Amino acid sequence: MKPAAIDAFFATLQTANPTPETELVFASRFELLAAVLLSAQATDVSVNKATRALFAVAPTPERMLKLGEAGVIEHIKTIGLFRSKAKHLIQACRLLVERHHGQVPRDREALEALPGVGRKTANVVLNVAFGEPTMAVDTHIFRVANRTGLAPGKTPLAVEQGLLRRIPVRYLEDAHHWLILHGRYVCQARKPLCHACQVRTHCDHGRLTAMPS
DNA sequence: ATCCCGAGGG
DNA sequence: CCCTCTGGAT
Repeated sequence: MKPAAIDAFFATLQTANPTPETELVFASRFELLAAVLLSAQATDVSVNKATRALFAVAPTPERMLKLGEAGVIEHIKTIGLFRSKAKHLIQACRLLVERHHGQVPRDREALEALPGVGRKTANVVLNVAFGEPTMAVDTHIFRVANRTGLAPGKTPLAVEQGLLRRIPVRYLEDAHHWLILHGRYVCQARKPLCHACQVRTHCDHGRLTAMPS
């Protein structure tokens, strides 16, 4: 896709995307980190439902440690993968307190050293909490980037680098949300709604499927 | 490559 | 019933 098409693509997504009533809810950098960690292979709606009560009790790593793994599990039982997530969250809090004075580090290596935090989660925290120019490639973005031809790649890292090369830094955070919303509501995994897609004309897959066969 | 693992949609 | 959801660790 050429730069002009990229601009048109995102300009259209910006005006087309539905009200993002479903975004992760957090009130601090720590809550952001915890919410993103818990959101792996889970919808943000289910994560918000759990973190609402969890963060009321444990809004800091210290309070999370006091709550303990069993206490965390009680709050996040409705989320998938809850046992490993509770263990990771508690151990991550331990490291935050021991190594980072209970603060979320502005450092990729330090973030990825936390249990349950990989490149995708670190990218979200670095971008949203600290304004660093990163692009977190989740399942939606990986699919949309490949299907549309926006930034094809065999691995999430390859797609990430392609998107960083093509998207103006100023748009990175918004583009991240637009791509996810587009992936969730229009460019769905199973059955992409190409007939209702507003960026179809900019999309490899959309142009093909729009043709009579 | 496989496991973790509940909720929601088709 | 099967697949998917803002992945990460082994």
